[in-house]
Amino acid sequence: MIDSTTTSTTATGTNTTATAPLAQERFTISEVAALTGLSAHTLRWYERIGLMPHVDRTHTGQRRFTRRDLDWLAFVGKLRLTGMAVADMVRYAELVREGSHTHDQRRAILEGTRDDVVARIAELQDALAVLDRKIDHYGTICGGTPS
Amino acid sequence: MIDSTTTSTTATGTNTTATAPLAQERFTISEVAALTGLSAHTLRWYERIGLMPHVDRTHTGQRRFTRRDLDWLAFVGKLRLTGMAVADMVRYAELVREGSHTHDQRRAILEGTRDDVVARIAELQDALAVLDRKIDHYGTICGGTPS
DNA sequence: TACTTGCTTGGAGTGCACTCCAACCTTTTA
DNA sequence: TAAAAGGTTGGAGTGCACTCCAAGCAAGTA
Repeated sequence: MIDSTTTSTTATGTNTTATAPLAQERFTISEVAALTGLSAHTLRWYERIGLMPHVDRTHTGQRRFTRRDLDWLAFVGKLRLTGMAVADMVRYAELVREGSHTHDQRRAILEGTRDDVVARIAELQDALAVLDRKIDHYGTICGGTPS
Repeated sequence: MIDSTTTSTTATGTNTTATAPLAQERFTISEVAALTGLSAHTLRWYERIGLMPHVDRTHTGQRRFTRRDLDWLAFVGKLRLTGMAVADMVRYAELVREGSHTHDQRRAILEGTRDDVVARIAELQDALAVLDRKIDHYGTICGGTPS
């Protein structure tokens, strides 16, 4: 999908070769951890279980994440916030790797997730109402029923 | 959720039957499981960890839940929906058992939980917006970027 | 050269919230 | 009387999503 001729320059750390286009910035695992809030452990685990597209490596085998990887991780983060199971995210990632003929399945997964989110928001709003009533009760009566 | 005419002749044990006031209805563990949607296993576990007030027993040692127990379980169910950790619910239950002088602490716990719920709703709405944009994208473009 | 920092791996461990098991006991039904 | 239905217990097992470990490699610094 990306042209990405491996610029090959450095080995470790923030390279940021002044002449390289921004689109080819490369990030170490700890940089990505700092940027995403995920641990390096979790990033490696995501890759192992198939939740990341192939992450590029240096000649010594260290990971170098691209901006595209960061975008993907940001999206995965949103899916995670929805409460979607990791296994379902992996399924989604597989569909992405399979190519554009899986668009319908991907949309179906996302729509299912959206429905779950809508339902969850309703649940939370209901629980919030109960909580507010209870808090109000404590605020005004301060000696009511034991519950 | 709770059907008020269940028991009356629940065979076993100390039940005072037809002449007893409604307030003294008693429910077996499987009746409570059916009414709450929790498993009997989970109900026993709740009691073991201190999430239930003492549940009354028949002379043979079987549990008999009261309507008050059902009310408590309904409230616990709401707390569970908020995503509150079980350990925190146990802490709340302990405060209830300690008496009315713990009202302030209880209210504080509930207010903290409410704040969490409000934040969680905001997160979900944010994720929902991302999801909707993505779904819309699949609906209209059907051939875009791999994400 | 020695040390420090940062990365690699497979596999084991953790914490949560259940969920189930085995062995046993009452009560009700056939 | 026998079997079925429903209850009891402590403790072990499950599934999820991480989280950590040990042993080792590569590059930069004093």
